[in-house]
Amino acid sequence: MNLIEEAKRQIDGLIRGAYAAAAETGALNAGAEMRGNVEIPRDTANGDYAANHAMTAAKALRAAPRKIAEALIAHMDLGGSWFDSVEAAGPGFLNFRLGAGWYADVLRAVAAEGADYGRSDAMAGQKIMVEFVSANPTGPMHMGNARGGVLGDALAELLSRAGAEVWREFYVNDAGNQIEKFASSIDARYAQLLLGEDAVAFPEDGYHGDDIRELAEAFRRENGDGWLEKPEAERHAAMARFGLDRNLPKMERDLERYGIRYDRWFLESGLHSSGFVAETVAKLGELGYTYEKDGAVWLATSRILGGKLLREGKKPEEIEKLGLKDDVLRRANGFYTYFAADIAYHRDKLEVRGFDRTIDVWGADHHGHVARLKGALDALGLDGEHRLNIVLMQLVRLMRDGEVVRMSKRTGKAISLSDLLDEIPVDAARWFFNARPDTQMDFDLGLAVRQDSENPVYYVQYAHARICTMISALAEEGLAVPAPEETDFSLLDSPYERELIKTLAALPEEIRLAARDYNPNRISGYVTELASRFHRFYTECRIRGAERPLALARLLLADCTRQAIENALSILGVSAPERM
RNA sequence: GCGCCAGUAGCUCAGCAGGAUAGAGCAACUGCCUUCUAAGCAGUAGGCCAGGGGUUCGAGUCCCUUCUGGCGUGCCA
Repeated sequence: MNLIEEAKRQIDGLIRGAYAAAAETGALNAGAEMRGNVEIPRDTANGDYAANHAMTAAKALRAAPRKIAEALIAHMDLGGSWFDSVEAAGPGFLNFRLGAGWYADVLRAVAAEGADYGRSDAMAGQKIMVEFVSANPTGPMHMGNARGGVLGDALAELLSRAGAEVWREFYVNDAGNQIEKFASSIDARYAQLLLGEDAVAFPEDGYHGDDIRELAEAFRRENGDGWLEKPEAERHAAMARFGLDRNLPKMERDLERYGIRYDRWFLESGLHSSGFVAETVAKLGELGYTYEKDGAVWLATSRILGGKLLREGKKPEEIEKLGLKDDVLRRANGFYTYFAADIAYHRDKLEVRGFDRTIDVWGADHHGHVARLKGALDALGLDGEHRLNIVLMQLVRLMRDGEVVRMSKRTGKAISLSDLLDEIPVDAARWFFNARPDTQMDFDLGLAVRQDSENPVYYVQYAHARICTMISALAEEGLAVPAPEETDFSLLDSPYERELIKTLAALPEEIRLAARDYNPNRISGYVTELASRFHRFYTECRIRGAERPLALARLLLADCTRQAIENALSILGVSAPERM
């Protein structure tokens, strides 16, 4: 249950009721609409909730905000509400103070919902795909993939807790140009093994990583020395197959180790072999959005996007300045581009499989692709503008001892995701990469390795462990966590207890907002705050030695906190240890 | 050139659809363990929210502009 949202709604109702009463007695002019925001003030001196209705209504009522606030209060009946008092303050805020009943209801809700506390139906009925990582299967995953994995997984979990039906997918680029590059790279290393390093030139744009050498060696070990005799096409097909069969399970294992599992690994090659890419390009043609030039098939991207901008009110000369370009869908050599396959893939998501939305987590270096993919989907009548949501994450810059480590796959010097997990705990990595996607980040490996008590993740985990050991220690002394109906919640009336309970109440709302904003980072901030409130409560409000009814009420509060920390951490994929 | 993202304490970052005196962690300094885990708590110090205009009762938050940084602008993916 979202007790913050409901409290706000209640306040809104109280104010509207008060206005109706005030208008009736003539204390305020009639006919205005009472609307405003209800917020939680930073400083509780300004109440537990503050409403600005009197200020926003000032103009319509032709009265001073402060006067309106006072008239509203004079006509307000708090009976039956969660609130004990209301007062006018500052420029005309209405400040409400919660009564004991609300605090009790929060703890009852947490206790009743347990591991489900925080879930809501805010996004019920929505079928959403989250596609993330989707790294090229031609080599090890890098830091950008590490970040994308964390963000995508946390985002998916968040949407699920907000009530959406969520599907996690990894799009495997097992077709196209880079697979050919992959094969010819293995081929060149294979030939070098047989003929010597110097006898065979390595392709300029090939993959230079050591993993390619290893694949070539393994291929030779398993398939023998005779492959140079075979036709190149056959050789390359076998080598690509071999490489993918080795790389994909490894990626799956690495991600699994990271706590990430997918509902499906979707193969790009299937879109080609089924003819869906060709059919999609043909459909765009029927709709009049393609043309042929220089032997290639082009999508009229500039016309699609330009038309849209024009409808949005942009001036032709401004659009002209953007220098919009068309895109090739099918190359002169007959192969479809990655872009064509991507359009087909997203058509499959939205049209064939019927997802209401797809959220793609991409590296920021792909941002140039966003508008044209949305445009292509618009052209197909799939409303890409709203149904395709792209979360762009700025790339991670890997540092070591203050120096930038290049991540290029081609140099082969990149630190892979599995290397990273060898060096730092999964919990720390997941916490760290959960930062806002739109900020660039420097990941200093030396610092990360050293992360101990400096890392906030330990601060939060410690709070959880502290509660767990405390509960078991007290249980041995005959103080077990009580049932809510046996608990006198009104005893929890210190500021420490009440602040903690208010923070507990915020979890469903935090999840709703984090899901709305696609910002899992919000949850890290929340759970840090929760841990902080708990540590303070722990210090100030002892359980052992308190009167038994108070001790029991505090114990229940501690247990509810444990549950909320666990629920929040599980969204992030961070463990909640019972001891540290 | 054009486009996208960012610029908040020494460092890493929060700042919730514009709200009251801009926050947290780390680093620095000062206190607090005979009592449920000190991986903790309390306190001190640290800021022209990059600069300049604007919108309004009110701007770190919205608009315009300048500066700085990252990225993009392929018949690559």
